Amino acid sequence: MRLVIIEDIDEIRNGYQEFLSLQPEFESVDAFPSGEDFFDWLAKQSAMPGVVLTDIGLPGISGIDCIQGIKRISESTEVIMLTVYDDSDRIFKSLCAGATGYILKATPLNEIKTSILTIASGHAYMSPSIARKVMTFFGPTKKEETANDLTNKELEIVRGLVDGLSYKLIADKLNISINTVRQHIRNIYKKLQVNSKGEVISKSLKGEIN
Amino acid sequence: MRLVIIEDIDEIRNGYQEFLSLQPEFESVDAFPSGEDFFDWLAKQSAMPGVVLTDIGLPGISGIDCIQGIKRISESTEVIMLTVYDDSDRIFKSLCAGATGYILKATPLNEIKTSILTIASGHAYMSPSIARKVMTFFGPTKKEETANDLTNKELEIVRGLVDGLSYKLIADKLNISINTVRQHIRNIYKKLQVNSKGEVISKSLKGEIN
DNA sequence: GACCCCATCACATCTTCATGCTATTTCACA
DNA sequence: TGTGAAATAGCATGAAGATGTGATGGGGTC
Repeated sequence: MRLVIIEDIDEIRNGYQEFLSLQPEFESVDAFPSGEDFFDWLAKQSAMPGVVLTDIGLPGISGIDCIQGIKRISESTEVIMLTVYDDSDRIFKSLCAGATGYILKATPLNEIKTSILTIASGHAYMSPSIARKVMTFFGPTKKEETANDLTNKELEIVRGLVDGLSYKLIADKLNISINTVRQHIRNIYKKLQVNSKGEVISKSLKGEIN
Repeated sequence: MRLVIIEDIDEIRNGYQEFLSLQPEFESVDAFPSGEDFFDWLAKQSAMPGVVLTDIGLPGISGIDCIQGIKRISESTEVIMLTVYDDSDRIFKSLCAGATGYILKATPLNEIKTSILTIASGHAYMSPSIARKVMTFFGPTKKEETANDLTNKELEIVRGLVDGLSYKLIADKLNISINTVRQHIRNIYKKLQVNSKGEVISKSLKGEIN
């Protein structure tokens, strides 16, 4: 597995390269002080690296620009963002651009190694504080916002419909009569102002329910 | 570290509990067949478990409901979703509710152990296929990837279905016979491996068409 | 020209759904 | 203790959908 590091601060870059190139898991470890240097080098290569570890706050081409450039060339190359910041904005932009990992520079070297291997195997990996931010980004979404006034049973029925189940199957699943399912669906239709299964599924998947 | 498993299928639950309770890393491993049983038990406990592993498709209180209940009581308890499905909808809802991990039931036991330990240390952990879905959720939405082989006419029909139109209305809209609409829909069902309008709408809105 | 895919249409049959009406039980709350 | 909302259930009827079988014509390709 071939690894690339892009980091403008000499000490950090050299530290990483020294440590990581000693690891037997990595075939090669190339390091660059800027996105420009990296892409110049890349143009002369025949194969893409497996994982790119890049600083987010690079001078010139930013780390986020790097992700996009890399992803445009090779979808399968994984990108890990390295940063001293843990602000939501950069995290979100990085994820949007296609980064699969996000770790703080304060992270110990052997954990960084672990993160690289994890991500190379297709998993997502984030520093604890980052993971929390990402999760709370979608986070406990205040539901009062869109609040429909569907009851719990009605919501269960909606779930069944979204899963493509027939009245009969929903009835079996919830252990109630098919007539009761009908009754609930009638109420759902009235509350949502629709009159077909399809519309309920649409509304549900568009997030217009709850 | 105290662990809880919530899973309705006896064999799976027992398998997990047997394996995990043999691991020295876990102080205790309690297992329950339903969210109700878990919360009953929890009410009598003095401390929250560190990690809860829960099935997403539980009868009664769903796995997603469990997350919300748990998080309301204790923010620091991590929740891992266990599932046979890898559809975007459930993943997204789980993440919204506060789950930090998401693994498929097909995952080997020792990887499940790894995931628990990873998550206990505050990291996010997801099965490869899940991680990919989450990332591409924000991600650079390339459409060529998922390429179904629906024809243009078939796609027009799908759009009609998603809009909640009946066969008749679709026929009118596209200026073709209702029998033709039927024929197209038959072909769509075969290509998508489904057999109801609802499933087509689901797939379409989940981005699994095109 | 033979072949295949797409689009078009028909008809028959069985299942599922939508909707109108009615009714009982349970449970919270006033 | 009565009121109301929610969940339960039944029956009936017409509309919509799912599925099998079959057919015609236009565009490509080998």
